[in-house]
Amino acid sequence: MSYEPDWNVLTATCPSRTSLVRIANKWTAMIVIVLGKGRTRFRDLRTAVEGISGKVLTETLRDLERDGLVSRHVFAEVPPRVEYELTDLGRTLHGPLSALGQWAEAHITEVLDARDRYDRDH
Amino acid sequence: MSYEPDWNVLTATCPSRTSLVRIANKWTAMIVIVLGKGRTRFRDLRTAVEGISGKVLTETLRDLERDGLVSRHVFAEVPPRVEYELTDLGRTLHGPLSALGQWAEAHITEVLDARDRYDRDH
DNA sequence: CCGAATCCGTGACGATACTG
DNA sequence: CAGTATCGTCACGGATTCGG
Repeated sequence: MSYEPDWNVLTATCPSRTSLVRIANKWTAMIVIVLGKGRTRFRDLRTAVEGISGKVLTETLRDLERDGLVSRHVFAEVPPRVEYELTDLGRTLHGPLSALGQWAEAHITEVLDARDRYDRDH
Repeated sequence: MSYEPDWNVLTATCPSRTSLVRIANKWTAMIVIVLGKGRTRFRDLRTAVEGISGKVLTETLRDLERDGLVSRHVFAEVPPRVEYELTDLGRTLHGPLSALGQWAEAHITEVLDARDRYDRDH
């Protein structure tokens, strides 16, 4: 009996809900997708995830680090250099999250069509 | 040449980004997970997704309907009855999103341990 | 010059009251 | 029961400043 079936993200007070809230998030998804390619420094991460602000990137990385999904490597250099990479646990999340990104890219034409239809009929 | 490789969720202005923003969302994930079990009326959806407010449930369902992921069925009854179900397109998203929920439930103990370690060391 | 902290506005979200 | 409307709150997110 190694599996614990009592966790349920649909239950408001279940701890697993707090984990879902963190991973079911646009910035988390994009950051994990980029980190899936390998260890990346802060600046490059910020460039790769277009449109994210420095503050939000820092905060999201902190939360991911706290949840054990990302590790942080600081180098005592000038200018400073900080690199991030997925942990073993984080790597198990890369598949599900990149699947989301691929879904969005694969089905965007259908989604755009649906939006046109909805906006025309309402 | 049926695949369009130009879409990229990491690009700020790419339309696929707008779709990712909608699906990489906690409420979307939970609603789609519940709807994966079959057509559900508003009241039951609100009960199943613990903690969601009526306002947010309505708004999220509207957005999902607009994107062609959910269909809405209104019955002319008193009291009113409205049922929601996944479209064919929405069903293709059920796998990826329920995978997220299952990840959260399967790895929550590791996440909780990581949080304890982080909070102790920082 | 890079990474992170600070300040502050906006938007998401919940609660409540009300209508069909 | 299924929304809509209004309002208050608060976290998210962007611009700016600071530190090294």
